[in-house]
Amino acid sequence: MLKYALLGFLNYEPCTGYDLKRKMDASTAFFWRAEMSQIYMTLKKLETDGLLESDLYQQTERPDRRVYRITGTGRSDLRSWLRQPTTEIHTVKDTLLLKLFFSAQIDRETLLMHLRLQRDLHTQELESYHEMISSASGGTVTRLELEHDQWLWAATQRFGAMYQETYIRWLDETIALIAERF
Amino acid sequence: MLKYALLGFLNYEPCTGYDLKRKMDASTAFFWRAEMSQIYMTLKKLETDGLLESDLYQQTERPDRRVYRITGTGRSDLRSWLRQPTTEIHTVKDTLLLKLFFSAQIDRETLLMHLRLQRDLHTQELESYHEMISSASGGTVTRLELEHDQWLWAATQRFGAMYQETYIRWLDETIALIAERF
DNA sequence: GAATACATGTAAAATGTTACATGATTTT
DNA sequence: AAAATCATGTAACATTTTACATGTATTC
Repeated sequence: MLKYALLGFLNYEPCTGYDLKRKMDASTAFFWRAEMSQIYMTLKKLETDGLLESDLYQQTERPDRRVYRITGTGRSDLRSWLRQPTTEIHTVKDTLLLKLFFSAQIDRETLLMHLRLQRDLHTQELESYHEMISSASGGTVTRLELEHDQWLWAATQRFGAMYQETYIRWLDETIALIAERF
Repeated sequence: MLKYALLGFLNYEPCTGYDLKRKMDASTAFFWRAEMSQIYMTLKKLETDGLLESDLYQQTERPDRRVYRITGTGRSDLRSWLRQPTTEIHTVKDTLLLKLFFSAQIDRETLLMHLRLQRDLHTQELESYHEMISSASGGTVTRLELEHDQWLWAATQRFGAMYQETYIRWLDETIALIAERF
């Protein structure tokens, strides 16, 4: 699926692996992230499969850059994926919830500490979303300033914020209940 | 991490791989699920590592059952994991959001169709949570009727419901906005 | 007659993470 | 002096999914 994230970005403009990592971290990170190494491997595979092509640009002061661009085949693969409806619900894998589920034997104070830590982490995350939203009008997101693109991008941001708010609300309720009645 | 889900259940009572799959589907499925094949492989590995032991019970009319039970080492491994705070936020990987992010070139009607399908799926999911909550007092969840266990179990259920409600709310808002202004 | 429940597994492929390796330039 | 930015990759490992393989008994 990382495949389509990469094709999606390359559909706007040619990029290096490094560029793609930065773009993902600055935009899709809430709902799709990947490590550098995985990005480089996937790009190579997509080139082998004929969905991408690349050129190597030599640099003297920095390491050489390999710039990938999408091919016609890549474009039509992306477009057919975009047209296909998503028939499954995304699968959540949440360590905190798993831990909480089995935490009956853990003492109340430790449990509360764990939940408060998560509250901090989610609050930080929410703040970073707000920062991204306000800095979005800046220059980082190079060619996403086209109408529809920006519009949909904002919709995914809204989801991220709503999700974090819900998580924090649930943590607050759960912390309060445990503090009172556990 | 599936490791701890399995140890967590086996900490209550010995089970077969098949039992564990059913238990997970009926309780942790919102935040942790696994395929049968993965469960069998992981159980085998945990036995090799000395965290579990098993006995084979022969049956005539059904396939033989391999019943796993947790060892002392397994118990202390589980407990030390439970005591450790969760220092990361769980990573979301959501295909719908990824697709939406790149859907500027897709026509409005197709987009709306995709979002409405997801709305149906999430509504179904939410309903299945409500059913689980009401059937929880029944006999399926064998020994989870202990006070604290049940309490924490309910907390994770509440999260599941809140999450689905938020998702549906976001879908409704996004559908409305696209229908009006896209 | 078909589907579901019971019951276990192997093999291959796909996906993802962590660690390692290199090395100049710029910022703190 | 240390850390971050730019820039690319390999190798090992861990995790997860999908497909295959088998076979009875019960329920719809």
